[in-house]
Amino acid sequence: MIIAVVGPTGVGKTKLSIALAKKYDGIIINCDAVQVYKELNIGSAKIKEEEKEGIPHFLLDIVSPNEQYTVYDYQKDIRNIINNNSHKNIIIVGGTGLYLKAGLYDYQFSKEDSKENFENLSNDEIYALALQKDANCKIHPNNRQRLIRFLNREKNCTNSEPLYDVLYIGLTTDREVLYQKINERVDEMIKSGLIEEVNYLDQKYPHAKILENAIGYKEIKKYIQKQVSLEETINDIKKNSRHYAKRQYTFFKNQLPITWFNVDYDNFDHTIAEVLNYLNKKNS
RNA sequence: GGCUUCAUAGCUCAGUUGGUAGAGCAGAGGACUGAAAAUCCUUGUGUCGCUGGUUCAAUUCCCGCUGGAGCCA
Repeated sequence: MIIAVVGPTGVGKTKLSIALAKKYDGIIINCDAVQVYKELNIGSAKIKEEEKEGIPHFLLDIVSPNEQYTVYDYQKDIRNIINNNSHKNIIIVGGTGLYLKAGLYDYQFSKEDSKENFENLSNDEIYALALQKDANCKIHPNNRQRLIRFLNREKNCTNSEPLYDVLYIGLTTDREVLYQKINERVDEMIKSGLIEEVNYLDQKYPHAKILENAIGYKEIKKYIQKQVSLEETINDIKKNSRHYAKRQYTFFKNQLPITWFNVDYDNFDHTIAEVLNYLNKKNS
């Protein structure tokens, strides 16, 4: 059995994943694009060793912050793990929708891609090239990053059939409650030493891209360079986390066949029981 | 107490030489095949502080009131 626990940041996925792994004697595979990096602990809300309760975790802490890890790598890695553990119950947990879909659906990445970055071309010129390549290209002219990717891609695959039989469990709550949870969690991270973590990593890996992309890290890097006040920094982290949560909802709602469960924060056991009840019915 | 100034979208503020108004941010929705915690798109009706006056017409001009800021006593 493969279960995927998804949902926006800060909703409680980690907690549920442990409960399910214990119940089904399963293994856990991380599906979070930042938690694959070693040493990014506080800001990525990574599970602590003592919270794992002895359950094997995969794809967590697997690359150094100054390495580049992409969907392409993730797809290979997760398929290997799934195939090597086919007799076990697998719980995939994380908020990176694309990683999930690329791993579990028949997304195809070719190896011989070029890496032209079209530095000297304007957005419009790049867009024109994309239209030359495929008149039906639907990427927006302003979306430079994705246009460049499109031009470097050998072939364009549009089909996306599932490769595995997966039960998708989505955790959700009222938007207002979620945003409050996110805000509180950011405050907690700061108290737990996020600034120190970023400071340390920034010195150790001054050119690490992940530190410029990951929420919580990029804002504090700016703060360390004294471009902004601490208050503004914290508000930015909260705001970016909220925006991220919203994008996650959009992806999950529209890209994956998810069964959603409302989280009961006063009694999380209720939530666990509801999910288990659903899984039992599905498996009987 | 006197004078000046401000009051417009959830927030910060434009603006209307008088014909009932628009940006940024926030919020909401969406796209997604090698940066995905990334990248990009769509979306703005609100007693224009309250009361009265002038006017065909007032958020805009004038009197007063309320609240904020500043200056002088």
